[in-house]
Amino acid sequence: MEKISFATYLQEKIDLDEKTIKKLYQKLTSEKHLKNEVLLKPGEVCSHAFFVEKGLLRLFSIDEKGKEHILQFAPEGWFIVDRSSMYFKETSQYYIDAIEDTSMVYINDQFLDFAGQKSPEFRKYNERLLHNHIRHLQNRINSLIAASAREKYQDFIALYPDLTLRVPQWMIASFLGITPESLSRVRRNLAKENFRPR
Amino acid sequence: MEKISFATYLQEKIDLDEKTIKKLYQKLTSEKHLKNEVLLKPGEVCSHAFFVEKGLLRLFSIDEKGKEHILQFAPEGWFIVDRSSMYFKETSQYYIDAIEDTSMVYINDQFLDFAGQKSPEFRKYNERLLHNHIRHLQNRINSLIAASAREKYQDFIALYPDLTLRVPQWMIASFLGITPESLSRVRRNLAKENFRPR
DNA sequence: TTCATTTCTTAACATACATCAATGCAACAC
DNA sequence: GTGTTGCATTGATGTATGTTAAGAAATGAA
Repeated sequence: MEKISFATYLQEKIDLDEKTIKKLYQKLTSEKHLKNEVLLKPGEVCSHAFFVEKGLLRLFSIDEKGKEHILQFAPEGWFIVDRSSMYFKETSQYYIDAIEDTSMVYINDQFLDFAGQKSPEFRKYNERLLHNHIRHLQNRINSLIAASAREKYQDFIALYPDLTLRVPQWMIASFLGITPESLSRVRRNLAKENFRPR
Repeated sequence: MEKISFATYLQEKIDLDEKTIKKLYQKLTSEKHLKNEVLLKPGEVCSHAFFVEKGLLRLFSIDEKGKEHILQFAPEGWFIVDRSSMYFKETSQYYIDAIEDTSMVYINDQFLDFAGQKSPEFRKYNERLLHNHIRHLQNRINSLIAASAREKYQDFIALYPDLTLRVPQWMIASFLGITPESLSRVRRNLAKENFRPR
């Protein structure tokens, strides 16, 4: 996957002039983290949103039995954050960590306020992101309560076609709320049905 | 349940002065709908958010097999809306209807713009509502991928203690993503375990 | 390379949940 | 009253998914 710089992203999505972008950029820090590094832990307040320029992050929880449950993946061009923790300044119940070596832009509250004041377009875009987030979450809930394991997997492929190749299957299973073994069976059945002898 | 007027609600939550509230109120219409009336159908753009003053609404989908899946309940003091349809002006995939006779306040885009301009407090509160919505959806997803039917039901009771009495069990099952029969068995087991002979 | 570790698959078995069908019960209409 | 309708419960049975365990394949480290 190719790197997506935050500056380019802002230009494309919000159509800001270079001067404004430079002004905003001075407030930002970009950092690299290695695979398996943890950026947020339960008990901490989520102080930053992360914009992924290159690499892959995930947001997940761990239950009493020690099992991981993945709420979101964030490949290039995505934001990841525990929004309610960041907004309400509550301690998070979730983890964020790096699935691959990842370079990301750190975005905090002050930046959002600052950028919102400097640029109404930025503020609007932020509002748009919020609504987009809600759309995703709502569709996901609908899939989780309405669909079989097989349909959930098909929904996943439709949503993140490239991730299928980048993340281990047990993580996809963890995202779907099923076991890796079940996912393996689902895949075998799909493959069987899609096989067409000549 | 007691009626919660939108005016009282605004006063409590946002601390607006009476003059501002009156100004806002002129733009609003309050309506009554009977049980089973449909307020939003798939294919329509969701043009209003509804604030429930008295009664109970629900947001749900119907799958290819004709089964209903409930995404949200809205009793007194709650908002209900397909936010992404309303914001992006896309046709909705969902239904909204009345589970009980309900009186509600209709809130549209123009009102939100207008109120946001007149009152920064209102704008901030609206932003807060968005984040609260995201928190709910995220926690729900975590429950759906991490918990058993029994735990999901317990989560439901903790979240909506009063609804347990007001809505038929098959709707709770539909909200949890399980069948009414399964829910009945979950309840029997819980009752069995909580019984303590003297 | 070699060895260890992780991931994926498969199978046998267990269990949770779904399906189908019947019953009882309360609310309501007539 | 009687019949109807909608809802909850129960049992018998089926199926999807979970669990456990093992081995194969891929990956990574030394």
